[in-house]
Amino acid sequence: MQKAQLLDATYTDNEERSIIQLYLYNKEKGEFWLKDNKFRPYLYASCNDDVENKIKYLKGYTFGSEDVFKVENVTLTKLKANDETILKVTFDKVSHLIQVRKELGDLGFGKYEHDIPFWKRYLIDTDLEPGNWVTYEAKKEQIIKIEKLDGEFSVPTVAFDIETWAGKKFGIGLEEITMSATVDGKRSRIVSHNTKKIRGLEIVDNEEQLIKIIEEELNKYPIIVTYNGDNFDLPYVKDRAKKAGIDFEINGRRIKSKRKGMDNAVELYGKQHIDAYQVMRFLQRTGSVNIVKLDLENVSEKVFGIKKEKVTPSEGNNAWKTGVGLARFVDYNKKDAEVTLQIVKDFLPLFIEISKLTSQTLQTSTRASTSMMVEDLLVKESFKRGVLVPNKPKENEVRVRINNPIKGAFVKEPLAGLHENISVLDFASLYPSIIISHNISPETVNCSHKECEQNKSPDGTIFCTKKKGLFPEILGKMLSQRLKLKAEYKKKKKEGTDDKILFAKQWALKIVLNSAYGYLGYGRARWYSRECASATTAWARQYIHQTNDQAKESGFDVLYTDTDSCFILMNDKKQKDVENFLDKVNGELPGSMELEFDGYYKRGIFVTKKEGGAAKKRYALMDEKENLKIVGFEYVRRDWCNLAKETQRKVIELVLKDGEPEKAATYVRGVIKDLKEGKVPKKELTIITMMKRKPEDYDSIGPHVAAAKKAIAKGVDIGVGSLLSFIITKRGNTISEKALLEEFVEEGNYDSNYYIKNQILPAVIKIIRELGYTEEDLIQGGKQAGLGTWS
DNA sequence: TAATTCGCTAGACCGA
DNA sequence: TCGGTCTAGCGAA
Repeated sequence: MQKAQLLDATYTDNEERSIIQLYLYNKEKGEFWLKDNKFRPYLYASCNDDVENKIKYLKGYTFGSEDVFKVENVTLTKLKANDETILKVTFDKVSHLIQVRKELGDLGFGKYEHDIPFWKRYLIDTDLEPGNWVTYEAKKEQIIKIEKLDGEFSVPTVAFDIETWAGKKFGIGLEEITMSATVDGKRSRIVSHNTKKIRGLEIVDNEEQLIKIIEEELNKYPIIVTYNGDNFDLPYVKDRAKKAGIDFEINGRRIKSKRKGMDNAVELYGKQHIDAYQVMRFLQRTGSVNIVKLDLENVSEKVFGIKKEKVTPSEGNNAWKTGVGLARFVDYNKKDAEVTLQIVKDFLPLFIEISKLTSQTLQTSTRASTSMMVEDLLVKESFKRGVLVPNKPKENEVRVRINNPIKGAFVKEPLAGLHENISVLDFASLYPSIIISHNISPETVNCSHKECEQNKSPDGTIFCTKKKGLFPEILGKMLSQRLKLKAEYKKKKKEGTDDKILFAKQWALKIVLNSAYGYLGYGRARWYSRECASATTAWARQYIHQTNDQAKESGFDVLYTDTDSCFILMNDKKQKDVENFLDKVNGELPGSMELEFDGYYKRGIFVTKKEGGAAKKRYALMDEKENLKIVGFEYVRRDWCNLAKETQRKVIELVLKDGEPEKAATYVRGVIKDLKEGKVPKKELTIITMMKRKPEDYDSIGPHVAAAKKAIAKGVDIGVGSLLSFIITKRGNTISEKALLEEFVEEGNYDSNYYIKNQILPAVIKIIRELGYTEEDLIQGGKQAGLGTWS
C-alpha cells in the first residue's frame, strides 16, 4: 500500500465509460493521477406501484438519437420517500444519466440525487476526503483498493501576482503584462521585459517570454495561490496569451473561467487554484475578520500587522517605462505575492478541515458559501445513515418560503443611561444546543408518538424523542468534538505551543455549527424546514425570557438582553452570587445547553433613540482594565467618516473612564473648531459605502450613488460590490449633489456645516446627552456647572 | 450564486 | 419649507 494526499477528483470519458480520476501528491512521486473504473454514475428513481414491471421497463429503456443507449442496471433499494419505492439506476456514462434524468418525469418516475456531480458521488460513497491522505494499491494508473487515511495535509504551494500597464481603460487583457512575481516561501522569481536591469529582477525579451515563465513556474506546484486570480490575474494571462497566439496551459489544459453569479472562478484541472481574496471574503462574511477594504495593503496591516506600501498604477507605469523607482515597483510586486502566500499559510488549514468535513476539493471549499458547506455535510451524512437526500426546491417554492419569514430572536429594550457593575452572561452556541436538546430535525417533526408530546416547542410543533434526528446527530457530534479540540488547543497553548491546525479544526466546526440554523430557514435549502427554524427561535425566546425572570428572582436587575446574552446589574451582589445563579440556571437546563459567564464590566452606557426609547444593539462597556467594548455605534460602522468615529470613541472614553463629560464637551468643541477652520485632512472625512446594485437600479439616489454616477461619467470603472469613498464638498444644494468620490476632491474642499451637523454631532450627542448635555452646549460655550456630574 | 431575523439611522422622495 | 414615509446600508446576534 502507498500513501498520498488527495487534491482533486474528476472524471474522463472513454468509448464505453465515464471513469473517475483522482489527482494526488506525495513526496516520492510528486503529482499524479489515479483512475477508478469500478465506479458508475447513478441516480434514484421513485415509483409507487407495479414495481416489478417498472424495473423491467427501465432495464430495457433505450435513449439517444444517433447512437442508442441503455441504462446499465436497475436495482431495488431499501430507501424510502413518502412510501414510494426507490430504484437505483446506474449508467455507463455521466452524459447518459443527464439524458435519462430529463425523461424520467415523463416516464412516470420521480427522481432523487440526480444532481449530485459524479466526482462528488464518488468521494461520498468511498469516504475519501480532499485535504486528507489516502492509502492505495494500484496497478499502472488503475486503483485496486483505496481508503481514507487521516494525516496532516501539506503540499508545495506557489503564490503569483502580475502587474500590468495601466491604460485609460481598465479591463481584462487590454494592456501589456509588465511584471510577474512567483514566490513559494523559499524561492522567488520576479520577471519583467523592456525595462532597466536591476538586482533581483529577471529581464526577458518580451511579454510572450514572460507568460511562458509564468506557465513554467506555476506548473511546478500542486497548489497555486493568487489574490483575485479568479477575476484578474489568471483570466488576464489567458487573454494576453491568446492575443499573442501562444499557449498558456496549467496541467496540460487551457484554463477555464466558471461564472459564479456576478464574478468568475478559475478552477484548475487536478492542481488547486486558491484565490486568497475569496478566502478573505469568506472570513469577512463569517465575521472571522473585520477589515474595511479587502485590498492587500489593508489585509497585510490588519491581519499580519505589517505595513505595506501601495504603488499606484501611474507610479507603476512610470517605474517600468523610465526605470525610476523600479526597485520599489519590483518590491511591491513581490510583496503582493508574499502576502498572498501568507494568507494561505494562515488560513488554508481552516479550509482543509472544511474540505474534509464536506468532501469538497480545496478550490471548491474556498469558494463555497456556508449554506453549501452545511448541505454538503448533510449529503455526506445522509449516505452514511442510508437515507435519501431531499431534492432542491423549485423556484416557485423558493419564492413562497422567502415571502414567509420566520419569527426570530427576542431583544429587550435596555435601560438607558450610565450603569456600573455589569455582568454579561450568554448561552454557549444557543441555536445548535437547542436543536440538539430538543431533537429538532426535518424528519422528527410531528411524529405520532404519545410520549413525544412533552417535547413540544413554544410555537406548537412536536419533535420526536424516540429516534435521533439527522441535524441533532450531526450537530451533537460536531459540538462535542469542538469542545474537545478547544480544550486540547488551550492545554497546548498553556504549555507553550500554538497549534494552528487544532485551532483551525475547531474553527471549521464553529462555522458550520453556527450556519445550521440559518440553513434550516434558507429558502433554497434541500433540508429547509419552517417548523424547525421557527421552533428553534421560539425555544430561544423562551429560554432567554426564563433567564431574565430567574435573574430578577435572584436579586439582579436585567439591564439588557439580545438573543442569547443577558446583561445583569450586580447591585450589591458579588461574583460568587453570579456563579451561584449560573449553577442554578444550568441545573435546570437540558444537557447540551449552558449559560456561561462572559465578562464583567465596571461601567457601561446605553443611549436613547432619536424618537425616544432606549436603543437596542448599541452600547459601550468598559472592563476592569479600562478596555472599551463599543457595539453597534457609529464607531464600528464603515459608513461614517473617521473624524466622527474617532471623536465618538474619545467621548465614550472620557465619559466611561474618567466620568468627565465637560472634558468630552471641550474635546468636541475643539473638533468643531478645526472643521470650521478647514483644517481637517480629507482622509478623515471620507465616508465608505458599498454600491450594492447597478446605478440605474436605484429608486432613491443617495450620496454614494450620486458620487458614483459623476465618477462613471468621467470614465471610472465602478461595478456592483465596489466600495465607494466619498466626501461631502462645498458645491451643490442637496447632500447628494455635494457628494464626490474622494479621488476628485481637493484638500480643504469639504462642507464643514455638513460634517458638524450630520457627522460629529449625531455621533456624540446621544452619548453626552445621557449626562445632561444638549447640542447647544457643544456648539456654543460651556456647560453650567452641576448638570454634568453623575454618581 | 445567495445562511437567518432584529434593529438603527440617514437621506431621498413626495405631497401639502 | 416642512413633516411623514420609504429606500438603503450596515451592524448584532
